[in-house]
Amino acid sequence: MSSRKDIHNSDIPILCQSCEARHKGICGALEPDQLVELARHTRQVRAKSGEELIGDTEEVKSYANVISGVVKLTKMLSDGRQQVIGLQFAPDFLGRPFAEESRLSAEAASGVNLCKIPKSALESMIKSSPELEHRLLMQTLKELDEARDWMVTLGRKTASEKVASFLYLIATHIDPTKNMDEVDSIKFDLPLTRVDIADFLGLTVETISRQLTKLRKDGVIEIENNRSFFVPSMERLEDRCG
Amino acid sequence: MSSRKDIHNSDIPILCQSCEARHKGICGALEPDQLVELARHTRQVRAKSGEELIGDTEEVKSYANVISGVVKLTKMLSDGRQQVIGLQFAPDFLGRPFAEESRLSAEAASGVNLCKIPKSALESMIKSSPELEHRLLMQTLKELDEARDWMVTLGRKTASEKVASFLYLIATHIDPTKNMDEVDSIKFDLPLTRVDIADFLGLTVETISRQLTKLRKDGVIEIENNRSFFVPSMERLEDRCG
DNA sequence: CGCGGATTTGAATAGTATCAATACAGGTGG
DNA sequence: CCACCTGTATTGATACTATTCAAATCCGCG
Repeated sequence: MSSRKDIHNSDIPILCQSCEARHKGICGALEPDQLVELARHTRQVRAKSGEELIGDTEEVKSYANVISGVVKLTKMLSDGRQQVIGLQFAPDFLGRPFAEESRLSAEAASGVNLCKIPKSALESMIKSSPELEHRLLMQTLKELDEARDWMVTLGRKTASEKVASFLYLIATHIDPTKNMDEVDSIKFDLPLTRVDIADFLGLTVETISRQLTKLRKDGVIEIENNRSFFVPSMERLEDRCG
Repeated sequence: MSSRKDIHNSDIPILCQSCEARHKGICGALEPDQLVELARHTRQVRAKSGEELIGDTEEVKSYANVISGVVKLTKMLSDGRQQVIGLQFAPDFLGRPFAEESRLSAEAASGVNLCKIPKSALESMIKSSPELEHRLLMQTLKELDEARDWMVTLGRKTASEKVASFLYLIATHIDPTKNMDEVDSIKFDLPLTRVDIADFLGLTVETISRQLTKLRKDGVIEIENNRSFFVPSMERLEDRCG
């Protein structure tokens, strides 16, 4: 719709011109002039793997768009048990709109590029652009769907099915440019350590390891260097997901 | 804000006048004249316990507000394993906005009163009322927060902590009129069978039963007639939630 | 090459599930 | 009003899955 206007690239901010998320996520809602307005407040930020992006019970001062990489969302029980409650890939929106403080932690799982925007700037733009709020609603609904799908995995799948489901999730999300309908075999690097995977699946590291070797011995996956995986047949992997 | 206008009750529809959800949930966003417009399409419906409200992969033709009672949301794996992914209490909104078909099942867990509105009617009202979409966003964010909290329960808590967490959830939500900050002991009827509880917690019926007797023997709860529970100290129950 | 963190493997244990039997509650009809 | 009947819940015995604790191996990197 608005892509025609973008032919005059001089109208839109330089940073946005080369941004993969330009037409997706939140930004897709914006006309060039709104984008200019937004870009006056945004700032591209790089974060190294392991860097904390948002702390639990921390006051939220800004939101962000994930431009590249993977962000890990976690919650902790008082005694230290941890649960990964979601992963965010480009071009997902990062942050809990309209909350005073965060009720979860966000950490860069891999190297990450973010486009940050101050809370106040975004919230005032929302007031003038219903379409922006609509995008936010769509993103939140998507995350809710994903959370509910994962609840089934956590509550009702076996360890082996859980690990297969995790690999399936990563394989289908790690490369936002790829159309998964056309792909049957795929190679990718895991953005998470075994500990993180365990915390995502509600299991222990040892169980993750054992199930991975089992999947490898069954020929469902090939493991090259601990982190780099190859799935010869996505169909066969899907069969293992329960 | 708009409550002053409601003094002239004749302005708002009779059904809405006595509706507990009038100032909450979605309806709270509406001015009297919008409420009149909305009420032209709504229809109050009663559903008996166990009645299916929305089927999986069913085309969604209407949304609803929960006026009273509890609605159970579930998903199933292909082999029949079931997971309850959420409970909805008054005045929650029921239905997945902007989806062609439902990806989950909804069932009346207790006797339920709903205020139904056709999909098309709500969606056209959204277009003219950004405040309505804002309410929808807030509701969705609330559900996302709840889903993520529950993921921690499913992934990282023991059977005993899960059951305590479930009882805590019910005790704090079953009566929308009660302010839980002021309450330390409470009596309530469970809206779910043991099977449903098991499906909510990712456990078996037998485990639920055993953990309930354990909580009873430890004096954390008193069970009267299978379904009717008494919690002498919410604080002590909370301590069991992990 | 050697160090430190991450991962894998092994053996023993604990926590839930499973299978089977019994008890209970609520509703029905004699 | 009671005896029965059915679905729901509890209890018991056993099996199995995943955890725990311990040790060995692998990997990236200075």
